[in-house]
Amino acid sequence: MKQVCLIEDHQDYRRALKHAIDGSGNLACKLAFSSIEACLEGTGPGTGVDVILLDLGLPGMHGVAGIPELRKRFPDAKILVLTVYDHKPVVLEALAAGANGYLLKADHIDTILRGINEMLEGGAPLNSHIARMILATFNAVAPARPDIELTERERETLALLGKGLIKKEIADALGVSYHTVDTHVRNIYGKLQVHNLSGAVAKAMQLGLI
Amino acid sequence: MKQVCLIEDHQDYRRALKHAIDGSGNLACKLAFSSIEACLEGTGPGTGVDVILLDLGLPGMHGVAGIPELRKRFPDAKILVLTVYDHKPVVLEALAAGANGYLLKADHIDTILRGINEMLEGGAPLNSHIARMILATFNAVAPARPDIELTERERETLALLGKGLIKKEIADALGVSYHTVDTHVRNIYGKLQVHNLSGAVAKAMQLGLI
DNA sequence: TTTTCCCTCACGAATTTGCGGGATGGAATG
DNA sequence: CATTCCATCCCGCAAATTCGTGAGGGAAAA
Repeated sequence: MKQVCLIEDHQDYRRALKHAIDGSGNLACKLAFSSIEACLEGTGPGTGVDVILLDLGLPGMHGVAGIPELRKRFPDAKILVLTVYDHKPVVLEALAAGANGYLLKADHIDTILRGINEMLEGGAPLNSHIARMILATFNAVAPARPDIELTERERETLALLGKGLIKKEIADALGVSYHTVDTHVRNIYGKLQVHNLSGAVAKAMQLGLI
Repeated sequence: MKQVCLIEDHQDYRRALKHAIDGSGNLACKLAFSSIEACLEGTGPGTGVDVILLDLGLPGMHGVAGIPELRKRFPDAKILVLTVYDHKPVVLEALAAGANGYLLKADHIDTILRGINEMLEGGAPLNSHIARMILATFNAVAPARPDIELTERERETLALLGKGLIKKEIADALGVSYHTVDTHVRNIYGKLQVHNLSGAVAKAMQLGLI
């Protein structure tokens, strides 16, 4: 029986969720709070919690800010954000803060229960609109590449520079002379419009070249 | 009635899918092929297709390579990848190529039907393990941040290094002496565990410090 | 077949970096 | 008040870099 902790300020929705969870068979909801603060006060580090269902628009500490706190208190728990917010900044912040899943209150209760179980199996349940948003953000980075074409050797050189190797070490790694690496680096400078190693590495990383 | 096009080389699975789709109420599967080539030959630009279910491990053209072709033929169709591959490179390639969703054959048939409908509503159905993989890639920055605390000056220095400035220029930009910048850089090296500028810039960018 | 890339290698010089030593003053913290 | 941290500054030398200016060979394209 996996323990679910509920943090949700709407009493009705909280009760409905608790009821659904307790009636699901393999899940139990012994803990339910209406704010992050109440949760942190009402539990100790030893409290057994496998899953946290977290609303974001809470009185007091905002849900996103609470994710790190909850992580500290329950290092092994999976955190599923369950909210009405589907705006990009909030979603990305929550996921960056360490949420394991993101569903919307508009999702059916069965979807939520399925999401909890997916999380327990190592998955990351995402509402499909949220997923679309993430994919859009994901792909928005790559295509903005102003067709800078590096050769194979140049890419290899750049990658090793990014690992902190100096030219001599790169020469050894690639099995060529120092001078060759130097030439590659110069060509990279030309293509990337920079004049030193750190600038090249920075620009290459910004462009997703390495 | 939305039209679904099936591209899947396993006959049994293809038949089962077709049967499920046709029996779902709002979906119909009039087109079913066992390869990309067969699909492109068997349809014209005018063929009405709302959703394409695409396997990846196909005879002939690989599914990932076929995504752009299918996009060209059916610009308005949603493409749902449905495969056994759950390896990162394949998944990311497929999504970058323009897939609208990614489910696994291990997913229940109901999940697939639900996924199709979610896509038609503008969502991006992702198997939760796939979603986890994407999230991990997405913020591969955040988790590996073992509380590296840079001072304000160190961050400024790092940021200017990332713009390609050399130490002397940074000194001028910050209005301090070359030696001061040099000291900051040394302290950065210590904190980031690197020994040269390019390594520092690379690590700082990986950690999301700049 | 000429041209064009790419990879390879080389020398030399001026400049920059990396790092070993320092030092001072201010602010915060116990 | 002592300590710690931060920001600032300095010297010197070995090492690494930047950059001008070459060159040869192979592969692919024109």
